[in-house]
Parts: sequence; structure tokens; C-alpha cells
Amino acid sequence: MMTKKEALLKAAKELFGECGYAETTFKKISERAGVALGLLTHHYGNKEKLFLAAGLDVLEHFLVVLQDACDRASNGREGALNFCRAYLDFSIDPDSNWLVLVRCSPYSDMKTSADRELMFKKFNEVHQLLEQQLWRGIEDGSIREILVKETVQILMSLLVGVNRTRVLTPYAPPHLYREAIDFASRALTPCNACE
Amino acid sequence: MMTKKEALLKAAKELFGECGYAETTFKKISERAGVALGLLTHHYGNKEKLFLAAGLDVLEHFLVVLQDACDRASNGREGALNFCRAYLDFSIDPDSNWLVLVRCSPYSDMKTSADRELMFKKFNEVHQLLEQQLWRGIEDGSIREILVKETVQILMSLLVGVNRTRVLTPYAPPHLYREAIDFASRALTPCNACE
Amino acid sequence: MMTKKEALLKAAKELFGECGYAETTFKKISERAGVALGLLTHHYGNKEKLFLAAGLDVLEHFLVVLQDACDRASNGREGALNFCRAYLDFSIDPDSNWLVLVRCSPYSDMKTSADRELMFKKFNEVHQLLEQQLWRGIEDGSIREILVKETVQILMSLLVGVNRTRVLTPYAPPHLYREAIDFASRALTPCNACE
Amino acid sequence: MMTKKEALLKAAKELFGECGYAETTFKKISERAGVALGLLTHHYGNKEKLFLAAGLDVLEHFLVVLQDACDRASNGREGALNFCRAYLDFSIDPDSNWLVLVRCSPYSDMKTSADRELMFKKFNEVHQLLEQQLWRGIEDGSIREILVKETVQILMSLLVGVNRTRVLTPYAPPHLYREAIDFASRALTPCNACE
DNA sequence: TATGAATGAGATTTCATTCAT
DNA sequence: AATGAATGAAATCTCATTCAT
Repeated sequence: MMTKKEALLKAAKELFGECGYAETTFKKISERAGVALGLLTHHYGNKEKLFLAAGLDVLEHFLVVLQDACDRASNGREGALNFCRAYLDFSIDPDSNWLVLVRCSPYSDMKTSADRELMFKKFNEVHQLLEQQLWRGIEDGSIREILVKETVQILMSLLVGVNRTRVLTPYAPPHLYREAIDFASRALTPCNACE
Repeated sequence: MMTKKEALLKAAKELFGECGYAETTFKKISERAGVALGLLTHHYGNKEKLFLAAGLDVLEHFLVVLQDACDRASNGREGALNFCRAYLDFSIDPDSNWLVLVRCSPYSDMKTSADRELMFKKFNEVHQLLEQQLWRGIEDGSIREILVKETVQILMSLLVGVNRTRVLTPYAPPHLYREAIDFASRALTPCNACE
Repeated sequence: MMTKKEALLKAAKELFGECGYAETTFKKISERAGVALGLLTHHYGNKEKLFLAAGLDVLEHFLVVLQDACDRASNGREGALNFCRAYLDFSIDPDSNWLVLVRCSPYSDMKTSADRELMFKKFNEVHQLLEQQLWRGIEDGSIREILVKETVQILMSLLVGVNRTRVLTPYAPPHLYREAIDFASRALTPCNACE
Repeated sequence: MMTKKEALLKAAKELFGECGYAETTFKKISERAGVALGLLTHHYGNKEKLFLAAGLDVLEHFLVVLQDACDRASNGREGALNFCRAYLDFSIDPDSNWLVLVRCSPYSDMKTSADRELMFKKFNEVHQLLEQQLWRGIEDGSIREILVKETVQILMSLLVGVNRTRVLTPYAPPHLYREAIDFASRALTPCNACE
């Protein structure tokens, strides 16, 4: 059994994902949650804070999944590629409420509030996770010599990009995600491993 | 001398870029354009149509610039890389009103109207331009054997991603754009050219 | 003590009657009701729904009054004439807010919404009431042989017409209503009763 | 060939009839007339005056038709009944633009302007025409002893009512107009003629 | 904690009318 | 006479947030 507070957050995650920030109203949320309108501000303060709470909730879960994927790897290269696969899988899991995070994330084109800082900081943990895998791979020789910071951002950009192509645009070809993984793989793999 | 209609479009491009769709109001636009409030609907019908007009105006200019860049190349690989460079340069040109296009483009996370179709179609021309360069490169041997459609989308995703990282987030390292070009370059260059 | 919702309806009935639909604004209504502007849409959805609610409220009361008048009669002819008298009396009762109903009724020349159907259906009950009296009168012999459906509509038209003449135009002679009743009476009374 | 001024009046009559006063805009009228927006105020001053002009134009034609019908009669009773028939025929003539007059007439429930006086006065000529027939009929014995002024208003009310029932509501039975004429006939015919 | 009525500022949109050309 | 861009007041409606219960 869910508490009313949880029901609100659930409804918020769904609706912010489905409708976007502006089109999601307190009325819609409270109705979907089957809960009184006033509880929203009571529990979450205001709309932006609720939005952030919804985004962070998904992000938190996302981080667990990513961490898991990295932990399952036996070397850095595998860890990095697991990370990428987990990222993309999560983004099309119908139960993950991914779209809230898309809209709330630092990569969103929505104008958001002061609390953006908190999201910036938390989302950074995603980058750190990938960075760890790259260092690990360089150490264990499974990844070739690269500029780590830059590569993290390039890989993240690639993931952000293919994800947006798939979940927001009509342009995604059938195996876009698979190709993206191959792309990443080639970028990391040492030259001698090419052959 | 600008007509009032042009002044409106100019103000709209600036403001939709600076403030986003929701935060940009008729009042702001008409004030910045120095024009009566009602002229907005008189000339553009409604807010969404104006938004689209603003986005398409930037997109049109963008296409000219990209075409130019491709035309200057002496082979397909160079054409594709010129395309990428022009894309990224345009995105940080202070006079290009790039942000409107970011927010109006198919890669935006904003919920937009039925006229989205028009934007989808027009933006597709960007993809076609890149696709042409890839075919050309494969023909002239400057690009290695690749899946063209997929690669177009991967490269576009990469550009979308690094661009968003740079113009929207605080994560961009100093030479992100340069690295992205190198990344693209490596993906296209035939293996023997690696050495 | 009235709730604010009731105060709104009261003000709406008065103002729609006094000023007509178009000239009645949210501002006027909320000010007369002594209530915040937004409460109008909160409780009634939009202007048209409030108009309908106002019209139906008067219609409901109207139906009770008409039913009463019919119930007081000892035969069909008397019932029908009581009906007509009650109709016309109601229309000049200063407390009945008759004009809202005039403007909201199916006989109005205003262009109204989809919810017109509801008004059509409810107003039909008025006709049914008169129809019952006619059947009753034919059975008990107090009304001569007539085409019932047609007569209902003729009588209703007469009532609608004399009412509009009196409440909307400057043409009404002093005893118009009385004459109309006589007119109806003659139309229903059996020929032998003429003498 | 129509002048632009005439084209405007034609479009206005059609649109005020189809859409009502409030829903008819200068834009709609000028577009339907295929004429510049500014010509409306240039030729007709303002919206109300145009409305009145449209209504009066139909009324004028209406009066000619009614006069004609009366002139064709050989006695007062026939004249009065011809009048009624012509009234009802005109109201369902698809070329008569009757609905403008319905909405502009003194029997309309729209709130209209100061120029209402002009319409009141002109519409009075309709009543006078009927009144003439009644006096004529009393003189020539074709109509029984009645209160003329009152009867004029009763008959007009009946016509207004059945007309509204037919053109505005869904309640009209098939032969309503024919029944209304019979009704009027019975009201005027001397008693001895009953048998 | 829970409810939903109440508020009112603010947004979009409409449109008669004016006016320069 | 003819055009249609330009104006801006006013209307409807939205909605986050407050608050009494």
C-alpha cells in the first residue's frame, strides 16, 4: 500500500514525463493520484520542487542500475560498455519513467529553477561512474590511451544524443542503440585489438 | 529598415532562445520589438506558430551554412567533417539564435503542437545533407564502408549531444567540440588511414 | 447564508437576464457576487456552462410552478388554461429571473453551444406538461377534438410570442396576456360551449 | 455586377444570419465579400450600424412582399390571411436572409444599441399593414367584431412564435405553419361562418 | 495529515476601429 | 474609394498557491 505522498510522486513522474512540465498541472496530478489538491504543496512545497523530486527519484534508481551494470564487469572496457548498455536499456524500460528525467536533466532545454544546482550535482555522479570505468580500463589495459574527462563527456553526449533521437524524434533507424554501443566500443578498444 | 513583422520575428527568436517557450510572453516579445501586442496574432496567428516561424527561420539559415560547408569540401570525408564543424560553429555563433532551434527542434523535450510535422520534415534536410557527404565519401574512397543511414543518425546524435553538453550543461570540458570532430573523423576514416 | 457558488449563480441569473450573454462578463458577475474571478471557472467550468446552469435553474423552478398550476385544475381544459396563466405570470414575476431563460431557451436567437441539447431536452418537459392537460381534457370532454401535438406547439408558440412581445418589445397593448388566454380558451373549448 | 458596398451588405446579411451578431466579425465579413477590411467602417460606420443596415434591408424587402400579399386579397379576412401566409413563406425562403431579421428585430433577445429605435419604428409598419386588413375586414364583414389593436398583437405574436419554433427549435411538427394559419382563420371568421 | 474552496495575477487571444498609404 | 497593417483595450480562462476547516 502506497502512502498519499508516494501516490503523488508516482503520478507526478508519470505526468511530467507524458505531458512535460508546463502542461502538467496540480489538478491533473492530484486527480491521477486520487488525492486532495492541497497535499501537493503540503508535501512538496511547490511545483518546481515536486518536479525535482520526481526527476531525482528516477535519477536515484538510474544510478543504482548503472552501478550494478558496472559492478558486473570484469574489466574497465566491459564496465564502460555495460554502463552504456544499461543507460540505453533504462531509457526504454516502460517502468522507468525515463521521460521525467529527460525533461528535468541538465540536458533539457526547459528553463528551470535555482534548484537546478542539485540536479547538476547529482547527475554528475553518473559521469563519475563512467569515469571510474575508463580509469579502470586504462589501468587494466582494456582501454587504449585516451583523454579521460573528454571521453566521458563525448560518450555521455553520444548516449544523450542517441537516446533523444530514439525517444523524442521520428528519425531513429532500427538498430541505432546497437550501433551506438559498437561506436563506443571502437572508441575505447586499443588499436591492436582492432584486428 | 525592418518592418514590424520582421521586428517581431527578431524579438521572438531572441526571447524564445533566452527564456524558453513558456517563459516567453506576448508582452515581452511585443515590448522588445517595440510593437503593439495585437500585431503578434495579426501576423503570426498564435504563439506556437510564431515559435515555429522563429525556429524555421533559424533552421533555414542553418541549412544554408551547412550546404556551404559541404560545398567547400573536395571529397566526402572532408564534406562530412566540414558539416560537423559548421554545425558546431553555428551553435556557438552569438548571432545565430541557435537556442530557439534547440528548443523548437525535433530533439527538444518540449511538448509542441501539430505543426511539429513541418519541423520534422524541414529538419530532415539536415540529415540528408550529411547523408550525401557519406555516400560521396564512400564512392570516392575517403570514407570506409559503413551503414550510411545508421551512421548519419549516430553522427547527428553525437553532434546533438555535444552541443547540448556545451550550451545547456555545466559539464563541457574545454576542447569538447574539437574532440567530437576527432571522434567523427576516426569513425569515418578508412582503417589503413589510421596509421 | 449563501455559499459562494450559490452567490455566483444568483448573480449570473440576474446579469445574463439584464445584460444578455455577450454583455455579461466574468468581471461583472464576480463583482456582483462579491467573489473572486477565478471561482467562476472553478465551480462552473466556463461561461457557457454557467449560462446553462443559470438557465436550467430558472427552468427547474418554472417547471415546478407549471406543474402546480396544472395540479390545481379539476379538468383538462382548466389545466391547460392554468398552465398558460402560470406561464405568463411567471414571465412577469420580478423574482423569477425569467429573462435568463428567454435567452437560454431553445427559442432564443443566440448562438449557443453543444450543451444546447440538455436545454432542449429539459425544456421539452414543459411541452409534455401541456400535452398531458390536452389529453386529459379530450378524455374528460372539456376540450374539443384537436390534433394534440400540433396544438401543443401552437399554444406554446402563442405563449412564446406574446411573452416576447411584452418583455422585449414596445408593442404590447395593455391586456395582451388576458387576450392571449381568451384566445387559447376559445381554441380549446368545444363548439357547443360557445353559446 | 455588385459594388463593393453591396457585396459587403450581402456578406453581412448572410453571416449575421448564420452566425449571430457576436460571432460575426469584420474579418469574416470582408473575407466572404472579398473586400478590404477597412471598407466596412468606411461605408457603414461601425458594426452595429452594419447590423442594422442588414436587418433593415431584409425588413424592407419583407414589407414589399407583405404589401403585395395584402393587395392581392378581395376582402379584409383574405388580406389578413394572405399576410400571415406571406410572413411564414418569407421566413423559410432560403434567399430571404430571414435570420438576420430574426436577430435584429424587436423580438430578438439580443441586447442591441440605441439605433434600436429605428428598427422599432420600421417594424411597426408590419403591424400597421396587418391592422389595415383587420379594419378592412370588419368594415366589409369578412371579419367578426374584435379588438383590433389587441388582435394585431396576438396574431403577430402567434406568427413570431410559430416562426421561432420552426427556424430555431427542434420542436416543430410537420404542419405547424398550416395549423397556425387555420388558427388565425378561426379567430377572425364570424361565428355564423363557423357552420 | 487531509481536503478542496478560494484567490487573483497573468497569459493568450480576439476584434472593432483607426489610419497611413 | 480601397487597402490591410497597426493598435490596445478587454475578455476568457488557467493555475500555482493559500487557507479555513
